[in-house]
Amino acid sequence: MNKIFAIVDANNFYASCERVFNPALENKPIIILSSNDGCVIARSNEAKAIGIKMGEPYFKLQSLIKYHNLKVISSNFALYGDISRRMMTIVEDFSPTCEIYSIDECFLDFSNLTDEQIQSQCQCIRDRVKKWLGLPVSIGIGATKTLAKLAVNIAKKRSEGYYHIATELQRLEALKSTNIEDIWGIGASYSNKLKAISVISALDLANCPDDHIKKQTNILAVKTAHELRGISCIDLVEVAEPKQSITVSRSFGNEIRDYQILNQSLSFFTSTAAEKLRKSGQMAKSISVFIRTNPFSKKPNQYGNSANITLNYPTDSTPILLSAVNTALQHIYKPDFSYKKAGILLNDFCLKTTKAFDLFDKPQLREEGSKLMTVIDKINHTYGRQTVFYASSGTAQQWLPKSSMKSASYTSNWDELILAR
DNA sequence: TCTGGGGTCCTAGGACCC
DNA sequence: TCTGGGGTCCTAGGACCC
Repeated sequence: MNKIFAIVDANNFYASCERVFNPALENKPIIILSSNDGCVIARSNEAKAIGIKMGEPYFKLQSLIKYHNLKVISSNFALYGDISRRMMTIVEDFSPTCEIYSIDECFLDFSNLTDEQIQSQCQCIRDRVKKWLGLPVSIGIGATKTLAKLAVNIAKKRSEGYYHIATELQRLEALKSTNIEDIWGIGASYSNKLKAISVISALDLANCPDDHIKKQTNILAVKTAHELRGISCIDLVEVAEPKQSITVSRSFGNEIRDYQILNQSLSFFTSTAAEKLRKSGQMAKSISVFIRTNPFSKKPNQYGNSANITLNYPTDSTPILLSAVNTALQHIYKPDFSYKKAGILLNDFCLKTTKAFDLFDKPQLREEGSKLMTVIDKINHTYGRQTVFYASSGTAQQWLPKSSMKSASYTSNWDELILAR
């Protein structure tokens, strides 16, 4: 039996999440801004039609916003994450295997279904997600993941909301109508390099000899070409591999010169990262800290630096990581600059169950520390994030990113439940 | 004035060893 | 005058995704 992949993809996901709780936004052009209200990360169809590009800086859009009466919203990731989990729970019921690929996309295995069954599954998924969650989704189906991704782009332009590349003719039509830069896995750089050797469409890429593709790009683009030909190279990943790194970083609302405030922001990032690390059941042996001034500033003398600390033994303990971060910051901080962004990166992971400690390890202390972390995580999980926090994170949070147009935490905070009058 | 955050993978080149 | 070659490992940088 040949494989059949489906991808379920929410339409304009963040914009649609906002509309679920604010129906007045239906049919209106809306854009969602990144952290710090920096640039556009999601657009409704109406905003796309106006010509607003993905990643466009917000400050450059002021006149367009006024002219078209665009609704601007700061991103609310707690809300989107929650809606995402609900969407995946619904979709998972429709396939024995399911790979959550991103916040708004999920691959399913449709391998043993007939055409009729595929059609009815697609209608059912779309209806149920719309009815239970208020979210519009599109579905693409094909013999490979890459073809399914091509199909979902076609689906979004059709009223049925799904499309199956089922026949050879449909495959060739889909490839012909897809530009090289719109293929999953081919970004701006590779598409430019491929255009230079007259590979313009997905069909051109599928017809291009592997060694030509490899010469312009790398082995991954060769795999993509195989997938376009209908040869499946990328399998469903049912169980996600454990993470290899965890980053927490932010651009600050205002530039920061003060060491204490910078350190407070980094303490906050470290606590957040450590919590994620414990949740994944892993420990880190290495932590990096980076700080930098505003890279867009015209002023001379910009500065950015990072420092990496290798710990004596792997840990998931917040205080141990905080102490390393403090040391690292002292190495790279220079008082003559104002900093725009900072972050930390945990690396070099091993599973918590692995016992590889050094000679000077004190298992009893480690055990007590671990209990403390468990209690803190439990309190924060039950009573809300930051109910208990480290003093080094401070209370003023003068570094917080801008987020002036954020919607409420409709699904995760009792005080912000939506009111029905 | 104002430009995101969080991941993964591949590759070239340097360090090191024999 | 004239100074090897090949393997492995690591890392930084670049590419991709959403």
